[in-house]
Amino acid sequence: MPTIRDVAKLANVGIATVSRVLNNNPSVSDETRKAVLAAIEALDYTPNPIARQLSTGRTLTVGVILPYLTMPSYVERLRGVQHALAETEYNMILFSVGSPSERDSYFKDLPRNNLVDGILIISLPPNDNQAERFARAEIPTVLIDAYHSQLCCILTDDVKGGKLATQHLISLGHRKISFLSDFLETPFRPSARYRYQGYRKALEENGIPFNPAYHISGERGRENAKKMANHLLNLDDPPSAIFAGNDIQAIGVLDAARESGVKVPDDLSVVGFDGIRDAEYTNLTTIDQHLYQSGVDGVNILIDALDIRPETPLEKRLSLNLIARGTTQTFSQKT
Amino acid sequence: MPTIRDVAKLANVGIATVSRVLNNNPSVSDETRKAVLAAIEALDYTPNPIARQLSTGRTLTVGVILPYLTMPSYVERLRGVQHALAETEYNMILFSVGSPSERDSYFKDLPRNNLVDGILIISLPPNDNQAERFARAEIPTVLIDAYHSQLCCILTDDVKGGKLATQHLISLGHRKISFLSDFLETPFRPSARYRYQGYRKALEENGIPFNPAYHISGERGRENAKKMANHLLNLDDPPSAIFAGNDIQAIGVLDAARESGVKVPDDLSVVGFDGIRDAEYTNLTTIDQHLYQSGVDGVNILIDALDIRPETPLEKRLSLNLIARGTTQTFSQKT
DNA sequence: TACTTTTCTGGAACCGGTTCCAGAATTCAA
DNA sequence: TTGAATTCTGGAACCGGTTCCAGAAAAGTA
Repeated sequence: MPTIRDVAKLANVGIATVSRVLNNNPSVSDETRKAVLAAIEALDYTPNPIARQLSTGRTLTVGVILPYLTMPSYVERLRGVQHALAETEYNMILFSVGSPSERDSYFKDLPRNNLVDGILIISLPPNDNQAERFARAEIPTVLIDAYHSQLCCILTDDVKGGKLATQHLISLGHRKISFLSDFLETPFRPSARYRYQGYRKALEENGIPFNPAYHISGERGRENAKKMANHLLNLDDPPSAIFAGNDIQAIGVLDAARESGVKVPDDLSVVGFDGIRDAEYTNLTTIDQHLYQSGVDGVNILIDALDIRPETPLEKRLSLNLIARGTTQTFSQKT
Repeated sequence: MPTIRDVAKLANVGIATVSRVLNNNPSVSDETRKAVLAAIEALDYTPNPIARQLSTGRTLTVGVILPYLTMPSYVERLRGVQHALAETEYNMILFSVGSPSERDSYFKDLPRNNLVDGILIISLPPNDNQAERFARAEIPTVLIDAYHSQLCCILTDDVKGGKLATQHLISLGHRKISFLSDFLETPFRPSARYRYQGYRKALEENGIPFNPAYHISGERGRENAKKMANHLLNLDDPPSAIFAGNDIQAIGVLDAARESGVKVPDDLSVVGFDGIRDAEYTNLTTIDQHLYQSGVDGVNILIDALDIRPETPLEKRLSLNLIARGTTQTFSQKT
């Protein structure tokens, strides 16, 4: 592999001059520039980015920390990140997290070793110590779908979304409304908890008493959601509508309904949350939280912060839309 | 940020000794090691990976080139890559490609600039020139879901898969079998073409004449597949079964059937290809091509190649399984 | 005790770029 | 013709690690 010194020797110039040509520095005469370019061509030379990184202190790389790509919502956010980053000169290193300890180790190391110029964190809220570390580090950090007062973040108002979904069911005439979700306490971001709060608020505002039997939570995943839905459907007084904490779980509810012959939306209305593609495929009514856009926004804020550190953390809230599809219907009293 | 020289000064040793401690070199006495570790602790020192990369010549990074994450199959393969890579000391830089020119520019630059130690290419076949470049470069390269005689690859036998799917329909009694897919010629890997070949072979081996009216191809995507399926269903003599080039298209076929009141599988059997999660959700019969495993295998071959360059390119073929679900049924002659 | 061997250590060179700074060559003004 | 300003250029230092190599200290052997 030829180095800058080989080029300099061949072109009969100093290495500083070659470097100037590489960086389009105007203070090089046309003649020498041509000679250098010819030498570069002749040797098929490419500058070594690592050496450049060491001397400039910039890596032109952004680190993205996110959970394993097990949930479509992570993928959709990542897609937005990737797309926005492609317009910049930055590359992206992916750190995917399968466990809290893995997360903590990335949170600890990444802001210190100068591997990346900026950090994006998706759906993984740092604790106070960790946030402090990120804030103190000279590496800008942006949270997507996670909140900390000390850091820039792109946020979704899950409480509002939960309210929106529940309100939709109420306005269709439902009063026996279940909330089915992940565990409300998790090591990762407990969005289910906020959505649950929205659910409770909507009930309250409409004077509908909360029935504890209609609230169920458990392990994530479609299979488990199906089991939980079966439990709900087998109650003596089953709900007429189920609001699931996310789209995958809503799809699990649809599975349960299909298997036990409960007709959707005739006998049961179902609402999900997220707005992933699967929701579209399954014709599911859901809350669209603009996952893709959250990735794009995160990148844009990060890129700005790389130029000029904001003296106070920025916060951006994404809007939410109810998408009414085929799994919800006006409640009709039957037999 | 403290450097190795700060640590050396504080610990009253040479920088070489600090480096030895960092790299667990055994030829350091316990006493000095302790002193160095204390200094590292006191200064909260972390070695700069970029500097290390420059002097060792290893970046401990693998580059992954793949199409934009628009298709679930890419995500699933990436998931396998990510998982396998997590077990190693390598990080992953993602290069996603949205156009042939973007692909070509990555293909050109990545093997030359020493940004990564190894390269994984997913679903993007290089041409002869490009493959030559990769093969000549000292950076090992592995293709996943793409073939070139000069490079290691992880392959799926699409012809065989196409045959398998068609055979399944034939053995259920179908004889009017459509093949619906992407364009057979694309700038990316034309897997549809090979699957089509398998389809033709299966017909031929079973003495079923090929009906050109039953072969349709067009733009990728679910919406388009729906349109194509509508065309097929409106033929004077419509097919009793449709084999779609991939699962997303098969789901588009299901959409079309639902909308026009064609009952699946009673009136129409549908088979997809890929084995993505959506196929499971939609209860689709499909060919599972072990997407996740292809990523894992690619990483393993690459990691081995980083240690010892294989003198001749390795090839690994993944198996294929028919997963019979609810969208295929024995053909029953009606009215 | 003298000599060899082993263990441990530090200086210096190196990886391949960028950039500061001083100086040569040219142009311009008086 | 001389001095000042301007334009180019190259040497050397620097980024922060790793590693070669030589030498000091300790241990082992005769």
